[in-house]
Amino acid sequence: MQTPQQKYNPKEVEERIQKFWVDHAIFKKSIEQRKGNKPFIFLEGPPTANGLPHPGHVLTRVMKDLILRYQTMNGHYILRKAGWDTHGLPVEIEVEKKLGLADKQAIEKYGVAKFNEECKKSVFRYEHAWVEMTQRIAFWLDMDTPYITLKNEYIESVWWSLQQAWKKKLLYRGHKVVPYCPRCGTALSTHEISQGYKVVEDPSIFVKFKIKNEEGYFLAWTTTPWTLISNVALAVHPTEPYIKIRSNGEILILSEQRAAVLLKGQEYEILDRFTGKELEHTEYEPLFTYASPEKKAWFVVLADFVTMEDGTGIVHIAPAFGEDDYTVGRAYDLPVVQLVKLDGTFPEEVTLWRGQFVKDADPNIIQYLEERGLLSGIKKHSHEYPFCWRCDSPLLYYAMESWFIAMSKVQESLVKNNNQIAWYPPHLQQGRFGDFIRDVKDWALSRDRYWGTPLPIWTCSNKKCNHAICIGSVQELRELSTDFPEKYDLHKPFVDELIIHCPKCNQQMIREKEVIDCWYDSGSAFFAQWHYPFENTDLFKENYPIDFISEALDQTRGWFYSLLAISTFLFDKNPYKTVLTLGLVLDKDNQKMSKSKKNYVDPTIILDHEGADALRWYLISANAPWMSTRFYEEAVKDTLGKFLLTYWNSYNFFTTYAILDSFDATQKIIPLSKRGLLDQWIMSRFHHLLMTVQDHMKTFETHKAARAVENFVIDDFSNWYLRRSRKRLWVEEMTPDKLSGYHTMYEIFIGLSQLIAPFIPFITEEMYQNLKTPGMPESIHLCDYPAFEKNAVNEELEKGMDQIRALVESGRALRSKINIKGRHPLPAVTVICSKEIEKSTKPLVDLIKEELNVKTVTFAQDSSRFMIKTVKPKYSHLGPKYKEKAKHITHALETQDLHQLYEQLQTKKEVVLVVNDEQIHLTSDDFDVVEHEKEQYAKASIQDITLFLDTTITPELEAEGLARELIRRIQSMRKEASLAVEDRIVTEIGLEPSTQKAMEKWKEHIKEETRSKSVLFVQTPSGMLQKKWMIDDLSVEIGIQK
RNA sequence: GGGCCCGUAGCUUAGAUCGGUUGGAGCAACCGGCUGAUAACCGGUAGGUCGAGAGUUCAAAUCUCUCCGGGCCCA
Repeated sequence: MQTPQQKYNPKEVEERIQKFWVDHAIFKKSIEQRKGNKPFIFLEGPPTANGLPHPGHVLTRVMKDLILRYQTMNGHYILRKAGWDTHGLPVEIEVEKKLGLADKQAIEKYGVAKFNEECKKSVFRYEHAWVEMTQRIAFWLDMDTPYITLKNEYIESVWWSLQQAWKKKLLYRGHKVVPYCPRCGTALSTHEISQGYKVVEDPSIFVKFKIKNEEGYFLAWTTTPWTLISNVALAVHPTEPYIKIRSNGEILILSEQRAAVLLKGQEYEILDRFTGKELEHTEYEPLFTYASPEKKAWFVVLADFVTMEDGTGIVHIAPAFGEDDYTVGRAYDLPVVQLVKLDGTFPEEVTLWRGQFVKDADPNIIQYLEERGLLSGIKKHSHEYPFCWRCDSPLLYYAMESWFIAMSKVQESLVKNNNQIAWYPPHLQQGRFGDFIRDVKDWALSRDRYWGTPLPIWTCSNKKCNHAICIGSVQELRELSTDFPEKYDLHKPFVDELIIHCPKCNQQMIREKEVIDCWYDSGSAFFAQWHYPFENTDLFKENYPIDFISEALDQTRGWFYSLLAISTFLFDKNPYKTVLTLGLVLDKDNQKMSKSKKNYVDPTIILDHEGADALRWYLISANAPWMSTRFYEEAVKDTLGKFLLTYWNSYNFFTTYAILDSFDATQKIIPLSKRGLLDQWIMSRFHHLLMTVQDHMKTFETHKAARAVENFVIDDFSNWYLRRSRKRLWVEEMTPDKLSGYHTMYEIFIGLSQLIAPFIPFITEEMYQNLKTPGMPESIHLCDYPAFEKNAVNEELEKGMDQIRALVESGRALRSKINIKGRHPLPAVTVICSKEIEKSTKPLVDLIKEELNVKTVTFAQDSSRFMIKTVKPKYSHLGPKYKEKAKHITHALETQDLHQLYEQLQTKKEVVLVVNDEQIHLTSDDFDVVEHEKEQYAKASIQDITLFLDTTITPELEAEGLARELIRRIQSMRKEASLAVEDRIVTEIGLEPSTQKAMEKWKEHIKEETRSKSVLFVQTPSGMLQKKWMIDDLSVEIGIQK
């Protein structure tokens, strides 16, 4: 055992411990030593190393590590394979920026092979920062053999799963309406469009649609005239009222509510009135006949999304150009008329405006409608409209061809499997996630991009054959291709360049050009990390389903969903048993952190200043894991000061004295039952703590576990146990009590460090390394979790101590109240309590003596000398019994003398009140008895115990008080002279003769307490340090000499 | 626009499942004490329209509804 540093230096300690772990391969050993034990299966949600880690990532990694270390110490075998998510649009965008490529055409021109090569490099651009962060916060993760979604093996597994979907007829080609940039020729993801919204002023027009075979028009409203060319239906709200009116000689149908707004101040005659439902299937004449759809079109449909906020309550429907439109279109089996080319211009068949960019054609279309008398009004309308963040072109909503996985077909299985999962917090299961699952939409799988897992679908180029296949392995692909090389990379463009022959007609096949959604990649991790089913089938089977995953709340519909979706259609099984959803990390003001807002806190700064343990402890203890947590340095600093330093200083205190006394933890171990009550008490508290922590960890209430530990360390251990143990450690010789204290402290430090090693792995390791004895595991992280022992718990002792502490507390408050300082000894306290309580507290009365600085403590049962009894009405009783009268009864009782009521209840057994001329009979059941002290006594009381202080100060006690004053001042001088605890001094004290006489008796005591070789009373004290002091009215000069 | 979560003292929070006497703690503040016990300790003081409003009830931080604010997800 060595004396630790006085000041805790987190950075120094953590770097040293880190090195120790690496040098001794502790992480590896922690896994291997559990081999053969019951596994705890974990799956790492792969981050993308394409950006720097964020405080939110720190939280997820800390929480994962906490749970995994906890489960490891509880004996489980845990593989901790790291993973990297490597595909996707963000990577492409980074590379586009770097290479200065403006759009997809530029990428094609640059060369897909070279482009993807750059993507591959870019993916690990910040890997170093991730690895460093992961190590610094001590997230033990096997980063040497991670799964990586860009690897051929991983892609092959993903292909296999897609082939399963294909075989189950779940893969199909359909349409998806997406925001599309006609200039860049690309669809934009939602996060891309969210940065490009602008408020613009567009023409909004009121268009008349002639009702078929009937006089009159439907009046519809639109801000995108160019979509009218592709109109196929009009939508009304099913339950809102609509009216047919005559206005300016025209017959129009529109929403009643909107008519009131739009035609305000105008005269119109109401001809008829109906609900939207009644209009369903009414046909109208198309505005344009450029399209001749195969399916039935141009009639009224019903849709809930029709709003009464603006427009006419009648919405024109063009399924190719709006998501809502598309959905309604599917419901009514409407044709998808798409009279806009991919470059944003009208095609040949739109003869009037062919070649014009659709937005530019708006004025021409408006003019044309006006000329035909189909326009009833034009207004300017300002609204938010998305623009391309890259080129600033207005985006068009556009129905793009896309491949889908028919999740709607397995909806019931999804719900069933979701119900097997233990969600933390539970509300997500049926709430956000459950709602999503119940209303599941087909998964739009394909992306018309470059850097991703290629869609393994090939279609025969022979239009007559049109045979399509889904490849499920490299082997299959090799067999079908004529030119399959030795070395290959399954990305684009390799797969597109392979020459594949149709198994049916032997013509060449062409791959569908898209790549897949990268959420599918990460959602495949549970099997693809093992390259299942091509290898490791047993590893896969052993590790599925997964016991535990944990990510932040934003993954609910991301990774948590994609895992469940894939696992459901592949195996019809829930992929994970437990999911811990973490809250988001916000800034000091509860705002989302972002670099642009400049409220971003760099975790490395905190790691440098306060250290990983403080950071971890803060994140774990601040809040329930699923609640959002504010993150700022000051908060971590508080944690460091409040908890970690208290813990460290307690350790420092213990080791300092233990070394001084050459304490040997392996020698003369005293059984717990033979130790002092204080020792037995702290052990009992500690074992209670073990139980509490384990209970909270089971439900992931890590903040409650951490707070229980804090309370134990700060309150029970440091502020009470160690403080109360100080005296016995100061004794020179090794008394049994002192030895018993050392053993107890030692055991607590070892046990406590083990208990919180999963929370704060560095500082606990530091202590463990210093305290461990031969034969103990090499690292604290190779230890078993401390086990709760029922024998160690002594409920009665704990209760007694609670009472003692409460007594001491109120005794001190009492002293403060009656203004008699703690250093003045008082002659006596009397403790009034039952025999039973006396039995449990009597062994601990010395604590009262010392803490309250009194000479004697006596027990008595009768408090009547000191006490006065009163009653307090039981409102919980009176309320139900007297209902509305209770208020008046309460009121009446307020004016009564409560002591007299008590007396009355004792003698007459009832109290009669007159309330509103009615007699109310109350019995002792309606009251609680409350005790108060008589004011003339200095009294403190807790529950069943009362304590009375005798406040007489005798001359002897006065002298003793002075002795304490002197000791305190000599001690502070020792400190000032920077003397070591064990240094001996010569003390000279200059006092007035009369005081000096009174002090003679205390000379020995002063000598002992101040580690003085001798204490002399002299006229003028000398020494290396001399000081004049005022003690109340008394002037004293003291000199000390080493 | 829809769904979900959250809102208690300057800050961090307990209490909400199951309504019941005066809503507990810690940090910070202030006053006092103590100190070979540390960024410590002890006593006290002040600080709360429990986000707002309404409802149910003898009784609401707690149950219900509406609204406000913050956040997330989806449009």
